Formats: sequence, C-alpha cells, structure tokens
Amino acid sequence: MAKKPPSSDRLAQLRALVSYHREKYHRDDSPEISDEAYDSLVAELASLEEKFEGGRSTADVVGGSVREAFAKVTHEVEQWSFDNVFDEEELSEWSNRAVRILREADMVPMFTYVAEHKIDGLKLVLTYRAGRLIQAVTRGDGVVGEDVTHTAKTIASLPYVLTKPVDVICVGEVYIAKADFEQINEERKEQGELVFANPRNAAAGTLRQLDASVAASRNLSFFAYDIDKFDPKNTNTKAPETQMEEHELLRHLGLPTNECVTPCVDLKAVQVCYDAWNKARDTYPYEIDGVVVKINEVSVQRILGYTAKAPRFGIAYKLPAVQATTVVEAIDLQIGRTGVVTPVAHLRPVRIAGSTVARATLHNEDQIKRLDVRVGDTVILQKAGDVIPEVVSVVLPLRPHDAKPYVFPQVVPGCGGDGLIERIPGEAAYRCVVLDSPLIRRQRLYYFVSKAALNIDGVGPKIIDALLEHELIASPADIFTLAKEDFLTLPGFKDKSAENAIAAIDAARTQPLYRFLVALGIDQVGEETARLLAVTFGSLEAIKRASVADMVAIHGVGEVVAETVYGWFQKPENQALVTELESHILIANETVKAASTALLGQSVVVTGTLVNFSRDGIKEEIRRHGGSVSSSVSKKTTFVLAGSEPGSKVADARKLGVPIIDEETFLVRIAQG
DNA sequence: AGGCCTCGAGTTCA
DNA sequence: CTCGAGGCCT
Repeated sequence: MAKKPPSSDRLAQLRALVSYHREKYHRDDSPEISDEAYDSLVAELASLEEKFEGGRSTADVVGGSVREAFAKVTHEVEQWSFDNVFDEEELSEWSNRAVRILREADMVPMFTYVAEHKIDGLKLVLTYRAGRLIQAVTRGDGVVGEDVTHTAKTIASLPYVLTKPVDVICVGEVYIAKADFEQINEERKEQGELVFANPRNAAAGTLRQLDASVAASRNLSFFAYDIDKFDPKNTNTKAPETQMEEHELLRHLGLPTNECVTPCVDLKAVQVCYDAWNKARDTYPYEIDGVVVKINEVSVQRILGYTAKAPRFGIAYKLPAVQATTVVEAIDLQIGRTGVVTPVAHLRPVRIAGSTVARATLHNEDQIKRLDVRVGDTVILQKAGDVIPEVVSVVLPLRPHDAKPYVFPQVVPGCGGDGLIERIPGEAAYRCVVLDSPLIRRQRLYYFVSKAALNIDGVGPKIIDALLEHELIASPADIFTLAKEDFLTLPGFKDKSAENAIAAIDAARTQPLYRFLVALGIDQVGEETARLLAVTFGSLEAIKRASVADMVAIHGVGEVVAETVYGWFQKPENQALVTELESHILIANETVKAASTALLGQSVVVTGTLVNFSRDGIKEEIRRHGGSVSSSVSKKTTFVLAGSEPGSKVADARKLGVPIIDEETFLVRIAQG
C-alpha cells in the first residue's frame, strides 16, 4: 500500500492546481477539466484550508484576469453572479435570510419567486441606445469586461434594432446548443484541432474570436433574462416592477427569451420546477447546471441589495453534479462466473448525481493502461447514463510522488491452482487458469438464481453464501432439494422467511426451455442465443443431439458459439448436471401465440420506464407482435420505444435519425395490427 | 479484410 | 452503461 503524502503537501498541491485551472478557465477559455471536477477540487481545498488554517479560503477568490486582445469596458452597472445552494435546506436558509432582512427594514416580508434555467453559457451585457445595439460586453470580473460587439452581432437571434427606440442595458446568456457543440467538436477533431471541453467554453471561445466570420459559422444562441437599466424615452413604456414583467418587456422589445421562466408562489413550487427540470435535463437543446431562483418583486430586490460577494435577491440552485474528483485507494480484482478477472477501483466515497460512489469498474488491463490509473491517484469520476460510475481521467498534478504504474497481478488469491491467472493472447481479459475453484462455483450459483437465469426471487448472493457456509448446497441442482427446515438453520431465518424462500424455489420448478438453457451458464449463451437454440431445436433432447453443423446453420450462431455449446454438452459432468436439473425442473413448451404481425421484421429498442409493461413484459409484447428486441440502437433499428426517464438510447436514436415513439403511440401501433 | 450490428459479461447504488 | 468479441454483410 502506497503511503499517502501528508495532507499539508496535498493542500499546497491543491492550491497550486486550483489557481492553475482558474487561470485556464477565466483567462484562456480553455479549461483542462470540467467545471464540476474543478468545483470538487475547490471543495477539497476549502475543507483542508479550514482544517489546517482555520478557514480563510483562497478557494473564494472570484473571477479572473482579463486577456489583452479585447477592448476593456467598465460596466455601467456592476455584474454580479449569484451564490450557489445545493439542496432544499440551503435554499430555505437563503429565503429565511431575505425574510429577516425585510423584517429588520420594517417591511412586511411578502414576496414571490421566479425560477428559470441556469444555462451553461456565458453572460453577455447588451447596451441599446434609442433601440439600437451599440455594445456587447462579456462579464469579465464583474467590473470590467471585454468588448465583443463584433462577434455578438453574428448571433442570429440577437436583434440589432429593438421594436421601440428605448435606452436599455440588458443581460442574457450566450450559449451553443448541444447539437451544434458536438458538430463543432467533430469538425475540430477532424482538423486535428483541440476540442472544446464543454458548450460554455465553445461559446466563450467563439465570442472571443477576433475574426467575426468564424463566430458567424458557429451558430451561437442567446436568451435575454434581465434588465439592468431602462429609460423608456418617449415611448410611454412602463418600467417593469417584477422579474416576470422584465421578461415580458424583453420579449416585447424583440429580444429572445426562454419560455421556461416560471413564477412560483413559494419554495415548494420552486422545488417542483427544480425536480422536473432536473429530470428533463437531457432533453433540453442546451446544457443546464442549475435553476436560478430570484425574488420576483423589484421593490423587494432593491431592499435586499448585495453582500460583499453576491446579490441577496437571487440564488443559483445547482443541479446534482455529474462529475467529481476522488482518490483511488486500491485496485481490487474480481472473479466472474466465467473466470474472467475484472479490476475494480476502490475509491474514497464521493457524492455524484444523488448517490455516494465508492467503487468503479476499470474494465480490464488495457483500460487501466489507457487511463494510467495508479493507486493513490486523484481521478475524475462521472456517472455514465446516470447510474454506472466511470473513471474519466487521472488528475496528474495530484499524483503522489511515489505512485507506481499499476502492474496487473498474475496471481489472485482464492483462484484454484495457486491462484494463477493468465491473459489469453488476442483477448483483453485475464482468466483464472483453473476454472472450477470454489470462488467460481459460487459465482455460478449466484448466476443460476439471478434474474437473467432462473430468477429465483428471494434467494440472492447473501443467501447462497449462507447456504454454502452451512454446506446445505454444493451444486446448482441442490437448491431444489432444500427443505424449509434447512433454511431455518440459517441465521436470520424465521418461519415466514423460510416459507417464502421455499415458495420462490417452487415457483422456479417450471421454466421455458430458453431459461433452462441460460441457467446452465454455458459460455457465450445468454438470453438471445438461448432463444435461438430453443426455437430452432424445440426440445432439450434435440439440442443435446445437435451437431456443430446443425447449430452453425442457425442465423446468428457461428463457429465459435456452436463449438462452445457442443463442447459443453459433451462433458460428462455437464451431462450429469443437466440430468439432475431435469428431475427438478419441468420444461414448459413455449406456446406463445403471435398476437399480430404489426411489428413483423421490425427491430425495436426499449429505454426508460413504461406504465403498462415491465421490462420483460414489453419484450414479450414486442415479440408477440412479430418484432425483435435489440439492446442497442443502430441504423437498422426501426424505432426506439421511450418511457419516462429514458437513457442515452434516445440520444443515439436522434443522432442516427431513428424514430422515437412513446408508449401510447406504441399501443396504437400494435392495436392496429 | 473491414465495418457494422448484436450479444454477453460484468458492474453500481438505493 | 461500457467494453470486447462473435457473426454477418459487403
């Protein structure tokens, strides 16, 4: 185990690193790590500073220096940025503070809120005189910004002339739509240029182009959201008295505004917006990283005023981070039921997207080499598809001096034959040399009862472990000879729970042929291949008798799979297992009648949660109507059926131009036959 | 031979 | 979800 450097060393390292990235971000528009990874480093720095130096964080410094190339402009109205809150409690603290201040000012604390998307773009201050755009300036450090009028004028939705000849200073967000961002990066990659880290940087980089024609080709977008100064001139336009009226006025003047701006009577309503927007986050054309909550009444805003750092009348309510940094404490090896060895990183626990993550798979040796992950390293972590943690990269400057490259062990304790493992030439994975160690046998048992195989609900890994420990089972077939009394000898089992376990096992005594096949745990044979075999041969007897040539004749089964299956059934010990299982399990003949041919020849991919179907239920339904179910989206996919909270497959479909339909449309389609 | 398209296997947390 | 690899098509 590598010795960790003393925390004060890490503090110094962190401090240098944070200031480095701050410069990269603010001055050069070219951050090397995501904002969230950066925030995560800042948070650690702040906590170390608190611990060792009693607070006074360098992590607090706001803003950055201004690059030379552009004309500096001092803002007529100082440009603040809102403080952040991260949960409901902090949000209500913010609101309580406002109430207290109003009371102290002898005011009745009556006000409402406005919630709007916090778009991950960059703030732009526009000055119109007599209805004509005369200047567009970036926020800069809030006091001095940069004149980017020449590039701002290339934003298609930004009016050069307003509908009324008023004087107004307004503020809004410049951003690049996700789709445009991806396209830009693709082009840059092709031309060997550095890609932008995120849409905001692409927007910032574009706005700060010296050459306006480059900016024009990049398709910037803009939403106005605030009025800093307003003079109606002689247009008898009323000055807005609320945030909502400001929006209306902006729209009225011909400026583009976001439709998602929502008035809220109380914080509960704000929370409803927050939850809904968080859920729908991926469906917006732009990235959002939070919800801006403002007090609606301008008169109240004025009283609340500003702290040294930020306005009191508004707050940025951040969405759960999807990236964070943490430390790799160890790299562990796990053995699967096929003897494949998978390296897993053990991490210092860290919160991402609403859950605490302590482990993340590293897949295989090549992946570890690619990332060059070492024990002791600080890594950037993200959730792939909202669930599975993924190590994105290593933060090299935080690597301990004594960190050694990870050497893939050749021996894993617990594996049979002295624990020897080997990497098969031409393959990415290591495998145990001996394939029937207790470790692997246990994994096979886990698989046997799992959802993918016999789906014995209520007998999971924990109970398998207990059964093994008490020597009540050895082979998968033994599970079917267990009696209620056997379970009662296990710790934690009472009358009721033992009965439940037995009931679950009894329920598994009847299986369709394909599930029986899956449960055998033959390498390469999962649900799809098992279905093919079951449908083609019709009975277990026929499969036992099938030759390699018989199987290769199936569309979807090749040489490799056929040899594996054939070889498996040739082995005496496997034949014995099959015979024994047959004595416990009744193989039901599959009489799934076709309901219609509505989906004949169509390939369907399902994502998200459906109202009327379970995961297995919908697959069954699609097959009943002649369709096939696939797990990944491709050009050949007929359509993607998306329920609520869909995953990345919707994005895949969009990219490939594959139609996406909802459950209702699907039901109509199959009903029409 | 090369390029999709699919499937299997392993994985995380509440 | 991601990665690797088998299978099929061109």
